Amino acid sequence: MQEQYNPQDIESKVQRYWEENQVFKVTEDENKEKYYCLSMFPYPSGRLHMGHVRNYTIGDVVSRFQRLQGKNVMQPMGWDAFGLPAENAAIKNKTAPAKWTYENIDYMRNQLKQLGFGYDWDREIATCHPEYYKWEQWFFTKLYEKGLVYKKMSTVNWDPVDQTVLANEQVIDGRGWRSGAVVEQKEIPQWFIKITDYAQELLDDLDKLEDWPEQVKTMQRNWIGRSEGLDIEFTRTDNNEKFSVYTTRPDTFMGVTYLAVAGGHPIAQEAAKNNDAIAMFVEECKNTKVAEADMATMEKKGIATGFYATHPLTGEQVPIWVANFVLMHYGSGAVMAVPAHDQRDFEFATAYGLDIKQVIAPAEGSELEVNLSKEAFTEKGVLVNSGEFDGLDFENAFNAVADKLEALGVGERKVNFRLRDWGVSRQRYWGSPIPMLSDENGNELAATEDMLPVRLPEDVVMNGVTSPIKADPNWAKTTINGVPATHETDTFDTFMESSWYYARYCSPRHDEGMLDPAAANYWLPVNQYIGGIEHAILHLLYSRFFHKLLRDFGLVNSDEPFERLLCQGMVLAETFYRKDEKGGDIWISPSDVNTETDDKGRVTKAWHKKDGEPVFSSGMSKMSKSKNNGIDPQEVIAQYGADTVRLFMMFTAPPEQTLEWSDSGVEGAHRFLKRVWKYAVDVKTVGYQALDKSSLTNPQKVLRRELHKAIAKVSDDVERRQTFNTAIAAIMELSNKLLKAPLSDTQDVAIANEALEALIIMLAPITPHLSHQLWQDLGKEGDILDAAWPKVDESALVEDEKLIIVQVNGKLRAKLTVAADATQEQVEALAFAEPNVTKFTEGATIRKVIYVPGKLLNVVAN
RNA sequence: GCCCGAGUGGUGGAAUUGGUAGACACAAGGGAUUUAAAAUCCCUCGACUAACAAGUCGUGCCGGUUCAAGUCCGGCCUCGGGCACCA
Repeated sequence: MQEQYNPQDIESKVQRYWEENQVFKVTEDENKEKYYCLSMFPYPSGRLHMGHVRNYTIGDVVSRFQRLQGKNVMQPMGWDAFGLPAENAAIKNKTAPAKWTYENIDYMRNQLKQLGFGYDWDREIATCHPEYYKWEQWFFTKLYEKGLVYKKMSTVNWDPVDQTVLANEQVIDGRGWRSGAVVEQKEIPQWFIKITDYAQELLDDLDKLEDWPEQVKTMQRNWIGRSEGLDIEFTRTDNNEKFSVYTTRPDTFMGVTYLAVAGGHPIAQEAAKNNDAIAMFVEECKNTKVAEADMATMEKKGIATGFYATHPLTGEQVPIWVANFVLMHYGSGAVMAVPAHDQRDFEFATAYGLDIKQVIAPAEGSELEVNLSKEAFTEKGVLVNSGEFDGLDFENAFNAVADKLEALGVGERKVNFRLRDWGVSRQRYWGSPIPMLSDENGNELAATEDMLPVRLPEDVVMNGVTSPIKADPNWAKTTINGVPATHETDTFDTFMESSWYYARYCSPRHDEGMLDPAAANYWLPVNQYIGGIEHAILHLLYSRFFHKLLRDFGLVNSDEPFERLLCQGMVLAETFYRKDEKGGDIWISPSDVNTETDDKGRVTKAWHKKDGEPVFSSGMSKMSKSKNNGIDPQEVIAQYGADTVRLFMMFTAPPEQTLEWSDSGVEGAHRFLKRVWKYAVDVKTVGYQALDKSSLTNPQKVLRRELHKAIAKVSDDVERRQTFNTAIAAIMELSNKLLKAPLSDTQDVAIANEALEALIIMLAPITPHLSHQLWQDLGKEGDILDAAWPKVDESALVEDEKLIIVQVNGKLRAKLTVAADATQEQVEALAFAEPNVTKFTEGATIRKVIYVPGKLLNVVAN
């Protein structure tokens, strides 16, 4: 056994052992409880970043912990390989996206191995392999056959100079990132999957996900956005044409003073024909980004169409306006406006001098006030100025208005969802081709099974604007059932691949179907899924949707894909900058900066290592290329070893919170591992002694109690709470005590042996290389991967004394150590004997004494 | 703008069910060891008063509930994530 902790030697040796013995390879085993632990697979962007390291360390800790509980653990890894960055890199580096992607995968796979993650590499998948996307294409054609796929016009960001569709990310301040041209909205035909058919189930089943963060479930609930309301039909006064609006506030219906339609609505289009001002406005409505945030924050503008509609109940004529905030593809593209009771309608009405009519008043006894000269009254209340509905509350008014309109045949109760169908068409190259075709008559057809996979050519040249499969006139040409046809040249949204990869891992090489149901049903659902909170809505919702689709095709038999979810926080690092001549920021890597601190540890001076000139701190922000503050995992591993990096990541913050990178924190983690190594050397030197529980001295009993309390805490923290930081803190606390404990008699040595073994196993999920090596050096049997997690000895936990906190009026006044079985009377007597208690109760009347057994006594006196 | 989070010493964080605020670590200061340095070990470490004991204040801000609030309720402020074509 080496005297010194030497991670470089140990880690490469242990990793070689794992690889040669295939220790992480798993198969279905009905005799063992299965555990499927999955971390979100990475986009192969080039090198691992610290966010990956954090994500995968958490996954590996959970996996190794579960294996130590005796379970059959599967932990796979793969690559979310399609995406926009590959195209950008290909243009920049004059290479093909495929080549760039495969090189990145090779590099990053090696990095993952150096971090010691226990993956079953035989299950590795990359979503850009035809063997993978073939099944996605197959499934899409099945969905099409089942009527769950349809084509419709939909809006995209259009760059009029580059003649191409832009991703939201490629639109900067309303302009195309390459051309600088003002981006327009353009309607093009695109494929959609009917996720809205599953809206109710996706909502209801959230209640089954007991081990998902409440936060994520709330976000999904709000995203699905179920609402109960009313479809109401209005009739135009000039031509009796009918159109409908949807509202969730029928109680305010008598307060409608105008209607608003989207620029794309037929009424707006018609009005634009004979009016240049309206035509210009409708045109202007197209000059916004497609993102909802931009829609919500832009200036609300409108123009009167000159048309009117009849209010079905009052018979009044209300004006119809075109407004830029009404969206054509939400609902019917038209809304009713009640400016007195909706803030957006209020602001619009105020700006354009439209009527504001109050129809809701605060309920009796309410402290709310109505001030319609300042703002809308949006609370629910009691109806006024509403004729026959006056005096009704929200619920009764809702029903009365709905009943009346339904009786008149101009209204219908309707459940609406905010969730929209999933548009899966992308006008980009590096993605799975959509397996749809059109024949010479323009009829749409799904690819037949023998045509699958519809292969994406990989040996291409990117010219930067048009997708190579769109640019090549021959690629799309084919025949289907003996008839000439052309392939769809759009590709799938990359969320398609990531929506079912978790299931493919169960039978990654299965070539007779999308999934091998036996394997899928053995492993699924995933027991623990780990990934970034940024995926809380889209990826997780699409995956849940796909799982239900797979279930309805008989491929899996569960309702939900992920039993337990952990969303880890981001990794931040310090940022430093300088100003260039134009006043722009030049970001300087923290590794190029030296700092000087005052005696409180605050940075007083920072300068560039190379030129010694000052740089400025801009605080902590997410590690990113743009801020140049990424720390390369590779360099840290080279200096301290993977175990130190893993320990630091898990110790510095609880997993859900942001983690701030700190070089000295890494050193601290490393120091701790050196102390553990030293303790192991010490214990090995004194040898082995058997434990005799009956002959322990008091300090020995106390130390053993500390050990078993630590085992209980670490077990609970890792398994139930998943607060790995506090688990490590408990391990450190224990180590500090062990290092200070004597090794002078046989029972000292016996306890040290017991404690060291527990310590090594408890550390094994976090620092697996170190634990593996120590396990061997101490001559323990077998592989530590399959050792048994330490058990709590309940008898060691028994305390004969308790610490009682004594308060007077809630303020701490004394601490008492009493016998564990002391009665309240005895504790009170001891408390009142304390001078510090009598000092604060003297001359006052004792009103009450609150006693929490074994913990706290509070005397209420005044 | 809308939805969801977070805010505690010089710093990262702990306090699990409303019951000792600051565990564990980092930084800093002091000391031991050393020819010296590194490494290691020991001590101090929320603010103020006191300098033995102890007291007052203190968990973003304002207010409330309670014997007791970092924790629960109401109202704000600031920062972060998402908003459907970044992944």
